[in-house]
Amino acid sequence: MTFKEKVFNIVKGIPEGETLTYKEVAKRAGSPNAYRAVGSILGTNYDSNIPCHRVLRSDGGVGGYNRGIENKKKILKKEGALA
DNA sequence: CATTTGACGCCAA
DNA sequence: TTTGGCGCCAAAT
Repeated sequence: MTFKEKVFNIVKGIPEGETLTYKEVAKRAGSPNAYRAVGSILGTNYDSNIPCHRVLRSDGGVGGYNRGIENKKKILKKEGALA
């Protein structure tokens, strides 16, 4: 189980309507300060099976999204995770 | 194999 | 309070 696999598993385990920060995901992955790696992994290796749109920034910002940031916000709002 | 990038986060000014 | 700069880990090139 590599770091990115853990990250994928964690993000995949995020319930609908819930949102985690990159830092939280990294922390659960085993490296609390690898939040950079989390973004890198998701950014370069995006998977359709993974609801990475539920991963937001610590500031409460949406962060980014390969499919389009607007689409991500739309999904979050639709799920009720975003105000 | 070494260097740069990358969807971030925190500290300082 | 807002803007700028530095630091971090892992993957990709």
